[in-house]
Amino acid sequence: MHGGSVASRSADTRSGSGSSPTIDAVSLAIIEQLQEDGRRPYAAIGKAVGLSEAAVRQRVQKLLDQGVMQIVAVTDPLTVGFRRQAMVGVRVEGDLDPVADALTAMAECEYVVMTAGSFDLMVEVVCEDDDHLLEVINKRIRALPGVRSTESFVYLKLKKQTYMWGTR
Amino acid sequence: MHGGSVASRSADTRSGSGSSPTIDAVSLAIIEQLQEDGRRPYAAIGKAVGLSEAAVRQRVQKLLDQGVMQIVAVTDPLTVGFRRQAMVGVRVEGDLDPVADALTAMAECEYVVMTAGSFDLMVEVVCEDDDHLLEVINKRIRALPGVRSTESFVYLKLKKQTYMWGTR
DNA sequence: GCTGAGACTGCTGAATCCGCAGATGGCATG
DNA sequence: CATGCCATCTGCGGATTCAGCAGTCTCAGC
Repeated sequence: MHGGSVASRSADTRSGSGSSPTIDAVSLAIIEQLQEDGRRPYAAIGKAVGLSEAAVRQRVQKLLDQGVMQIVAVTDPLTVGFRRQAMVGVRVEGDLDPVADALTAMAECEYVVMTAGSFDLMVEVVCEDDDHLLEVINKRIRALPGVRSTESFVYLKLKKQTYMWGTR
Repeated sequence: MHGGSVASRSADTRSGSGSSPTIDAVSLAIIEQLQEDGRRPYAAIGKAVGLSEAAVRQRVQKLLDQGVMQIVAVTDPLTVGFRRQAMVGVRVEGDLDPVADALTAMAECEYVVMTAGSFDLMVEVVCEDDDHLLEVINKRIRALPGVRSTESFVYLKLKKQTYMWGTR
């Protein structure tokens, strides 16, 4: 018989979150495997999700190309040393997009998200030291047109950092 | 000649961020490589940082064992579908640690950090849907002893997510 | 019913991973 | 100052894994 095509086609009835790529259940299972270990061999993943090694490789490549996932090393910058980190809440007047795009363009901003609540944007900033952090927040972020106010939360200690939403 | 021992020993004068593992410049360079591509072959990394393939492998293994870094697939849960996500700021009275530990123990909390500012803790929560999110915030987090108040920021759109502090 | 696109399998050669000596330098001890 | 121990690096060979390429099958559209 043919194999996995049954699962790959029949299962994508759900997952309709609204936006683009449409991930089916098998790809989700592959992502879960790679959330546990980003270097897990394709053959092992294939065995776990019921697919051939080549099929897993094709799917992973596609997920990477589409930007649905990325396989990377993550660290706690504070542990790695000599760096200041902060979460910055930003209040904006008018359109959010230009401000969000400007923040996205800054190398020091590792994480930019639009939110509902008393902040319009939340930004995680990674800096070399206090001077650098001050400059980014005070001179660069607060200077952006449309930014009404900001509030900073300097990181003291990272307690948890996982990517395991798949496995639970 | 012997090789990398010069760099590996002589360089760890800095990086004294305070805590334990002490990462030298070569390991930092390895991490940078893996931040760009978590599946990059050891030989390629070795060529980039000036080490043999076996040495890179040993160092990577050690960094993983020590918990300094992890190699994983990361996604935008909102893109992957059917999930609600929020940043929650938490105000605590008394000792932070027990509260932080309790949050860390929750599967829905992917990211827990102690901060200075008007919140004592910032927590990123990933949930299945609105009901789930409500339950986690209202019934579980706010019910923890020591939690004085919380403020939630529901994610509308993730604009940027990188792990490239090394490369800039 | 035919055709094109998409996805999976199986295969083969090349590249990569993995474990294991052996060697070298730093460091503490005598 | 000599010696032994520990940590790290190198080099190598075998097993595993990766990467590309037909060929097959299903589904959707005409």
